[in-house]
Amino acid sequence: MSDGTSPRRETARHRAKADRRALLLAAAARLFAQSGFDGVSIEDLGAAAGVSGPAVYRHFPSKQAVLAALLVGASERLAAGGREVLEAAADDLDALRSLIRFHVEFALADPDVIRVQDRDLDSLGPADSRTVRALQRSYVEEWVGVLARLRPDTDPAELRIRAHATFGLLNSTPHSARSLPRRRVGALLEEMALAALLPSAVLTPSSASSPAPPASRRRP
Amino acid sequence: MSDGTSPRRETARHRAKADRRALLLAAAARLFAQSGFDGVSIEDLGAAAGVSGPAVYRHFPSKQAVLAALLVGASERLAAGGREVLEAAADDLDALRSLIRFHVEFALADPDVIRVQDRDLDSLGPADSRTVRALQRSYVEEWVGVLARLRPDTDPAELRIRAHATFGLLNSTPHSARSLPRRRVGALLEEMALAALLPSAVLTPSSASSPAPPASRRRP
DNA sequence: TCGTCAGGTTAGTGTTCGTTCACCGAGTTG
DNA sequence: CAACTCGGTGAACGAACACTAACCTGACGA
Repeated sequence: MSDGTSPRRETARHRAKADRRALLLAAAARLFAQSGFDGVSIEDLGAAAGVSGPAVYRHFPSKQAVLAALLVGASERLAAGGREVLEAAADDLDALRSLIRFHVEFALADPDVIRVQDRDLDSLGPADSRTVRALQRSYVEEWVGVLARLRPDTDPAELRIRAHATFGLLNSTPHSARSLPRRRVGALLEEMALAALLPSAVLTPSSASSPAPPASRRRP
Repeated sequence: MSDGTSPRRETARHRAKADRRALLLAAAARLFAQSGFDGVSIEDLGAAAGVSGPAVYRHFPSKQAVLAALLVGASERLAAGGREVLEAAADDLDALRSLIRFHVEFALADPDVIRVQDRDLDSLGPADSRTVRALQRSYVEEWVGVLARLRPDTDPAELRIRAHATFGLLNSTPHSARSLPRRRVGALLEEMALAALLPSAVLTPSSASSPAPPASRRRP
């Protein structure tokens, strides 16, 4: 079957439409983060993208659909990124470090989306809400899986709470002041997250890039 | 001058009014946490407290004022609690542990207020917003002060970010599932917060209740 | 006991806002 | 080049909702 989202021939109209759509989504991220979903009118949203009011309905069927596109997109990027990171990791400790680094990078690059995600998720319709929650769950389960192999004696329910708490820690980027350079904030958050997730005992024996012990390798 | 908030004589009417007001605030915490400030109508709010609609205006001058009472109250309890904890602490490490324990207790007891606080703070008017932010700032500065004495070589700006990140960690309670008993979740969060805030070196030398070294004591 | 008043009710009132309608002009297509 | 598609516009509609008005009633104070 043909893909309705990508036209057969590239024309100026299509490019313009795609650009406007992207502009709308970017404006939505900024405005929703600043004032909340209910605090932004369709008029505001259109104006921020250089058009006025009802033109938004040429790109999205409803205001909710704008939010849905934003949040489903973000959750998909997170879940996909998590999967890729896991496939590229050498061992479980490396996988955890990479997950943390990836998440920090995301949170620092897109603090607006982070904020919208945990403030306005309940403004989605039931179907979109289910989609986003499913993607989020699969992302969390990747973290929990890695943690479970690194700490096989720990109750998975506890690991799930640890993962959620770590997301809270890393997602503090929208709140924390811009008083330090991005790079340092990133390093700081990575260190805190690792310390919060693993007892220092797991770190110290082979903190360098020496090969990890077999018990810590991913199962085949 | 007389205090307008407390009547000279205790009568049934006064008790009834105070009860209704408390009921309204409790309902507001629950409803605002569930649906957001803009997602709750005055009608909903009144109904949840057993009255209908405009009766709310006999207790609060506006819908915003309900939110303000909720958030100012919470910030005051947090700031005051932090101050008390600091005064009772034996040394700086004990102070930090107590701050963490206090905050965890608050976050577990009132997850609704936590959620409202960081979702709907921007729905306050400018004056109330300033009040809440000032109280929050004083609370954060207590944390930063303790941390600065425990880690005198660390940039205060970094410590401030560490504190905010820790609040994000501890305030994850509204998101984390109720799959574990309160007590265990609390212990878990305390351990994570401490690990995230201090290098393990500071903990290991005197982790028991032995008297702290002079360098770690509060300055006179 | 009786006038007053606080706290409740129902019925507006004005506004904001999401969404739809009818129309227009330019880019695309056959 | 003619027909048409499509993204844009301003005007209008209808619902939701914060807040006000007018009125009622029972507890309180003298």
